[in-house]
Amino acid sequence: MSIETILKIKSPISQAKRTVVQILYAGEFFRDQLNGRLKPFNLTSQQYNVLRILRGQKGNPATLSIIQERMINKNSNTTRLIDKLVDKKLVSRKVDLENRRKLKITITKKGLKTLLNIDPKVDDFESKATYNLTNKELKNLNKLLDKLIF
Amino acid sequence: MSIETILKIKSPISQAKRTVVQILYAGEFFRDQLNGRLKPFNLTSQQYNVLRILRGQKGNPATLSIIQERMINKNSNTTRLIDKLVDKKLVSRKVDLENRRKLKITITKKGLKTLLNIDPKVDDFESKATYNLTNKELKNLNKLLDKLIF
DNA sequence: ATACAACTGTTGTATGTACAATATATAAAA
DNA sequence: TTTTATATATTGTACATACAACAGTTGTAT
Repeated sequence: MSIETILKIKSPISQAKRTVVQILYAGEFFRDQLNGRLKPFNLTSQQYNVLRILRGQKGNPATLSIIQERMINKNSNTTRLIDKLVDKKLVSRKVDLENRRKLKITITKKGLKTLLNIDPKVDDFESKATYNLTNKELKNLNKLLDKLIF
Repeated sequence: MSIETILKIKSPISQAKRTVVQILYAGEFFRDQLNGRLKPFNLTSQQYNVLRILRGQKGNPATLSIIQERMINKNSNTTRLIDKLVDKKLVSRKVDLENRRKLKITITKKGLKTLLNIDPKVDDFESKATYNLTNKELKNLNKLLDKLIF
């Protein structure tokens, strides 16, 4: 099904405009899908993203700014996002005594356990989302997307 | 610059995961870029999207549900979104006397004029965003994105 | 040592998003 | 005709996003 059919676009559009619309649409769609799968765990896609980043630190604490630069959505209010995760005891936060401007943020055992439960749901989404494409096509798509994100 | 570099991803990931991350990232990036360009006009990308849909109606009034199904982001609260546009006098809204459940929503002259001012800014973004790709690559990318959006 | 600049994070506020509950109008069924 | 179902839009509420202003901490230059 083409984006024109989905959005009932009647007039022909340029390839560039089509790409922009498709990326915007696919981005929203993917985010909604992910949020739906994360809802039973009471997490948003941004919160999940942060947990993933912290797991990737393999024990090393991260600061707010490190988290921020690695987040898919840079516009989140990371302070308040971390607040939520701390409330849920998925993340711990303390001031860095070496440099009291910084925070030392780590994922807790409960956070890691939660991620283990979520992983298969996300994997499932990823494989469903890319089901129509062969691995070769995916590689090709990724190469083109690399070029798009300058 | 690869998505791994941008997001400082260290471990290798599958092509499927890479596609999902790239789409999510590109979607957020595009939306932010668009919002930035729309800000001087005091519009969000969703509001702009609605104005575009209404212009596409070529005079025919649209109902809320028509607008909703054509919007890139289906989750918007369309009632309140239209409220804003009506407040700004970019859109007019009246109940359909044939079927009083429905609304007749049209873009005003001021709305059309605003769009004409915005068009070049958006065109500029679209061409910058796709600058690194040839037209052939864009076509190819769009074909792959078609397959992705099932 | 003091002043100034840069870094890091927090808070305030307006707006947008998500989603369920509700209201009202029309259509269909009994 | 009355009841029930469906269509269409609105409202309420909790939460998230955007972004500017602020505050405290450390680094640098004089």
